Amino acid sequence: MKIKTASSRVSETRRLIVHMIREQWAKEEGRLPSEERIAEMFGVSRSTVRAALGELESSGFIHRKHGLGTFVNPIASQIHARLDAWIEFKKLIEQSGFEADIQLLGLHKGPLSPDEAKKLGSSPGEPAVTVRKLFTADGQPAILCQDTIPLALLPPDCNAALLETSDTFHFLAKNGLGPVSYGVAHLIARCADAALADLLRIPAGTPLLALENVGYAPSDSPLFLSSELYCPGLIDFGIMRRHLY
Amino acid sequence: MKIKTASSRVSETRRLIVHMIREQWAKEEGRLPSEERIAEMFGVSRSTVRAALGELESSGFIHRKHGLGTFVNPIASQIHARLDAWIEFKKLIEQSGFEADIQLLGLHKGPLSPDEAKKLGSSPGEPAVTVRKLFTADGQPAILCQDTIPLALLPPDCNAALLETSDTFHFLAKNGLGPVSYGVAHLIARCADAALADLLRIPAGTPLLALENVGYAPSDSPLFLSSELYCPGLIDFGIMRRHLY
DNA sequence: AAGTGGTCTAGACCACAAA
DNA sequence: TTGTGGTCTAGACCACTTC
Repeated sequence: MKIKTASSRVSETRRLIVHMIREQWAKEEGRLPSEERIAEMFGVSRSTVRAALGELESSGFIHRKHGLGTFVNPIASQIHARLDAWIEFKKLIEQSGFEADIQLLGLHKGPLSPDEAKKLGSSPGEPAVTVRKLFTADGQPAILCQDTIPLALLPPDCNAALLETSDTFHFLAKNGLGPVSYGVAHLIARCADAALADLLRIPAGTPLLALENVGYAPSDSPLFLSSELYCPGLIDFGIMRRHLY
Repeated sequence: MKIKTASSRVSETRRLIVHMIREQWAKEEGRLPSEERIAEMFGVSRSTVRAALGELESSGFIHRKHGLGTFVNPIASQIHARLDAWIEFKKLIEQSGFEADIQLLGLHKGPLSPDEAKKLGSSPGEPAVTVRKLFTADGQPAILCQDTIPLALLPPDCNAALLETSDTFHFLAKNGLGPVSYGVAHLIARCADAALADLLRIPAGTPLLALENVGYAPSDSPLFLSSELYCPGLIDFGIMRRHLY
């Protein structure tokens, strides 16, 4: 079976392997067919299969044992929320086993603070739009999010309604900012003050996990800021750690 | 110049490229030589160079632009402490710009709690050794760490002194547990209680970042537990996030 | 010996960007 | 047009594991 070169054979092969992992195999076997066999199945060369498997291995989804075979990593699949994965909050909440909902808290335009400008590689005072949203999990406040986007990056006819109802990723994609290539998050622990406690329906002083993100374009230029506050007990972030070079 | 196959040409090439990034090039250029050129320089094929570059790209150290070249990622180098990198605390503290020191708080043997046993895939009550250490940055308490290792995994003649003075990684490597392949951390925000505040010399109620780690062998079997508590303001964890498959 | 992943190569061709 | 990275292949050989 030849696969269509929708994007590239490697990524298509990777997609099919992911499918294979999720559907039939993994559940009982935990072991994938041999590289040669996969190559036959998809009509590509072994090198292509190895490239696809290599990507999956570096993300921790599988690991290969010399002389034995390729195995699904049972640990990775137990992480419901991967901190190194940047996904829409709705998906994140759903993956964690809850029903997700969005609540718009506010949207306003204003100048960038010096701190914000620094993170965005912009100048203080530059106009920007800031939107605050509350995401609920099974009706319970789960994630408080505040996104800030410099107006200079948005087209004049930008659709503000989208900002209110959809995820920031979608909004950016549909407003010419192109794809968000990656983000860098810094982690901080915070305690809920009175206002926050009220909003999130938790006791004042509750410790919260905060992520301060900067989103970057493929060119490494900063696109937007995103502050995320996570209520405890709902989203359990996990991350695989290894020795780097 | 042919390189020696110390481990593998790809990893040796990667090492040399990392060196290249750190030393000469990056600083002024930010751009690496072309793949063809690197291949010549190191006496390997372009495919080998691409494999090495691919690894560095997936870790975020470089990114490649079609038709333009390979560039050092300026963002990644600004992250002093990568959450996805598992390194010794001493290095972590030093990389963050401080002088590191270790202080042994206690070492005792006892049975595993049900929760610990579950994480380790072991049975409650199994004997284990637990060690508590405090790492200081410029003399100031920075990381409180508690490691738990099942006794069953350790050789009878295990060198307990090492546990006290060195990092857990070193201890494990030198006691037959082999290399720690990877770890999975879960993130939690905590508030310092009175005892903790006293120990860490911070106000009671200060929010702390906590990492609950499980270390795994290459075979995916759990090796040890590691609880880490980070005092605010010293170690600033960053993490690159992207869209996964 | 058979099957598996690990390593590496040489080379072809494509796609993008700049001059 | 030139130089760059992107994709893909076929095939050789090695190293580990099991039988």
